Amino acid sequence: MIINKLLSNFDNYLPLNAAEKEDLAGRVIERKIKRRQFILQENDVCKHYTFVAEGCFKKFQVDEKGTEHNLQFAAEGDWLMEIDSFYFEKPSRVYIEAIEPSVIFQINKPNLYHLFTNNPKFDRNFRVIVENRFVELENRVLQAISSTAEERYLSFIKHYPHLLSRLPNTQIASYLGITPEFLSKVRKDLSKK
Amino acid sequence: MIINKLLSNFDNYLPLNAAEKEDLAGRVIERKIKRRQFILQENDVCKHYTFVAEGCFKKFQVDEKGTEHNLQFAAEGDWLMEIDSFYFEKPSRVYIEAIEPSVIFQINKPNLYHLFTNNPKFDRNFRVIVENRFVELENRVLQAISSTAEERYLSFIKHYPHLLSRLPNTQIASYLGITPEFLSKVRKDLSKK
DNA sequence: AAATACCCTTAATGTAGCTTAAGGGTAAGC
DNA sequence: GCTTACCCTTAAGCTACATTAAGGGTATTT
Repeated sequence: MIINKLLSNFDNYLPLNAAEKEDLAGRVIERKIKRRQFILQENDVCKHYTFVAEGCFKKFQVDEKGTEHNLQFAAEGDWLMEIDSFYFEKPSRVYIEAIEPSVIFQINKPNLYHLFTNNPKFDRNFRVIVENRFVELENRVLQAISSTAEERYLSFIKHYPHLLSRLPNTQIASYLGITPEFLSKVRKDLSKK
Repeated sequence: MIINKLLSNFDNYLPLNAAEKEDLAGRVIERKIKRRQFILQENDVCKHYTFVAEGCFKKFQVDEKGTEHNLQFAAEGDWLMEIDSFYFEKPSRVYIEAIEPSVIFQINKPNLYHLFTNNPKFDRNFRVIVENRFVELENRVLQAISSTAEERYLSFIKHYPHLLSRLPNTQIASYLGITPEFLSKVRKDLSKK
């Protein structure tokens, strides 16, 4: 059963017992998403936390020139949310789009708050999920202000080896904040070393 | 009383009643910090959430060349924490240093968890504090991968006007990820427009 | 099987931002 | 009130990265 990918995801934090698993399973909805399908578009309000059970997504913003800038990739076992829009019910400034055919589980705010309120274990678990993403973001800010494109690419390879073969380099370049042409040069230079 | 700056800070979220204020006041410690004094150093474990009542701090990382990279400024009314070190009890990779003589309130993990557990209002309030910082970080990542130094400087001026006059440009340049010399050029170019 | 849409690479040229060096200004500490 | 340390600016030369253009390769769609 694919929902076990969600339920056992919490084994990384405080594992759930049978009753808790049942509670959570009853509060999420399963969706199959096609390649290129969006689960969040600009100006919509983000209504769910999303868990990726299968497949891969990109979260990105589009600038006034129409260029996409990737903020995050999320594959199996990762969580996706647009915090600003979800909690403050503001229109989203980002898109979330499937890069591969995917299966996700989504939980809405009333159900999430029910879990927070009625069981401290869920509260703690979801807190850790946000904290982990927080740490990732701080690292990325640091890299952005202190590292070269080559260093950022090497760091990407190291931290996301499972994504390397699944993403076109154009998407990785967008994530790193460089052009595909320059990424191509970086890769060439690295291969010579 | 200076502690009111802390207690009334929650008026921005879910305001505290008298009993809650008393509870919180009993769980924080007040500290006076001198200019240039550190409240967190690399390799120490971060033991507290810190609220800045007066003064100003910078949180930064030092690279292998010894160059500082500013991740955050925090002035009156701001919260400071090193999430990775605080929650996972890992050695910190950042420093937090006072830029001005300051007064802070600090809460340790047992007391914070007590508040989380015994009163959902604290839980919600501290969640929002982290979420706000989270949103700030995502914006900064986006800017880093999609904007020029001039655009980032203009955004800094817009979002942190109260910090502009208090910070030397060297510190702002470090925050923006550029050299002080180049910031000087950016400012000159802007003044011509 | 053909057609279309991506995708990757290379190379020439242009620009944003860094480095080094230097001079003068201003605030902090004694 | 002096001194020292830091800070801001300018400018010349350099490097990292962007832009434009072009050709060939590989999926996906029809």
